[in-house]
Amino acid sequence: MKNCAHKPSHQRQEMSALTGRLRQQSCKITGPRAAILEILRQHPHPLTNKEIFAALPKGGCDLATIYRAMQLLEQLGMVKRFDFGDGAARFELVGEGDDGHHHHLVCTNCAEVVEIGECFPAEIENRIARANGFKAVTHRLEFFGLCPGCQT
Amino acid sequence: MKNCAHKPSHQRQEMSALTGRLRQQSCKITGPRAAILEILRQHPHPLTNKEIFAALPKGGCDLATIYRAMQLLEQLGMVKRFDFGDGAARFELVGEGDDGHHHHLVCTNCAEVVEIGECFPAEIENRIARANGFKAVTHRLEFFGLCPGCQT
DNA sequence: TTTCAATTGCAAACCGTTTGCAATTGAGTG
DNA sequence: CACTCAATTGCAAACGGTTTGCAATTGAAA
Repeated sequence: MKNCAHKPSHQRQEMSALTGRLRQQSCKITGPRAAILEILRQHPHPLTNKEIFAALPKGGCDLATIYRAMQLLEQLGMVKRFDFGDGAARFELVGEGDDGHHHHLVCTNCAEVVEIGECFPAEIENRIARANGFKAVTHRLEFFGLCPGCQT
Repeated sequence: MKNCAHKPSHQRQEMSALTGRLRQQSCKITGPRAAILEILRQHPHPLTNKEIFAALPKGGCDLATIYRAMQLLEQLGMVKRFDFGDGAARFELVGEGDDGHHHHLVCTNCAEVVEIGECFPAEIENRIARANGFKAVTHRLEFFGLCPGCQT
C-alpha cells in the first residue's frame, strides 16, 4: 500500500541530492536554505521552525525566511509537515520518491517522539472512503502517551 | 474497547441534563453558558468558537466568554475538542459517561464533515504502546478527502 | 562582470487564543 | 425578597505562531 511505504528518515540524504532537487525546480541554493537543509538532515525527528531557528549556526537567518523555506520545501515534497496539536507545525525531511507519510508516538509529558512503523489499515480507510462517496482519502494520525521515563 | 464506544452525538441531550452536570460542579448556569450549550445541542458536528459566536442569538456574549466556557466544558468532560489541522479548535458535545472519542472525515474542499464509526484498531495501538514502553496511549485520527459534491 | 529575477531581513499585520481587571450576576442565606 | 460574595463576564491588551509588503541583497545564467 503506497500510503504505508516509508523508509525511516534516519537514512540521511546527501546534501548534494537535496540541493539538486532544489536546482531542478530552478530555486536558488542560498545560504539560509543550505543551513536549514543541513539541520533537517541531522535531525531524525520533526522540528518546529523555532527549533530550526535555534539550531542555526551563528549569524543564521531570519525566522521569516525559515517559514518561507519550509513552505517551499513542503510544496516541492522535500519536507513533510506534522501536527502534534500544540499549535506549532513540525517538519521532517522526506526521501526522494517517498511521500513521507508516517506517524509518531509522542510523550505528553516530555515531548519525546518515536517514529511509528504502523499505519492505519488501508482496507478500513478504503471502506470509509467508499461508504461516504469520498475520493482521495488520506488521514492524519498521531499517538500520545507517557514514555517510560515519565511514568511516575 | 472503551476507546471505541461512542454513541453518535446526534442524540441530543436534554438541556436540563446539561445544566445539571454544570450545577453538580458548582458552576453557575449563566446566560452565555446556557446559550452556548443550546447551540452545541443543536449542532451534530464540531464547531469552532467563532462559529458558536456567530450562531449566538442577538446580544450574545463576548468571544472570550466562549473560549472560557469551552475550556470549562472540556475540563468537565462535557465537550470534546477536535483538531482538523486548520488552526482552529472545534468542539462537540459529549454524552454523559461517554468519553467522546471518535473521528471524522473532512472534505478538503468544502469542509463538509462526516462522523466516522471506525476507530484505530485497539490491538495495534496496544502493540505500539507495549513495543515502546509507553503507557496511557491514545490517538488523534482524522480523515481528509473530496466529498461527492466536490469531485470535479 | 554584468544583470535581473529570486530571495532575504525587517517590521508590521494577522489570527486564534489567553489574560488582567473592574463591573456584573447567579444562587445560596437570612 | 433583599443581601452578599464568589463566580462570571466584557473589554481591551497581550500572546505565540505564522504571513506579508517592501526595499535591499544575492545567486546564477549570460
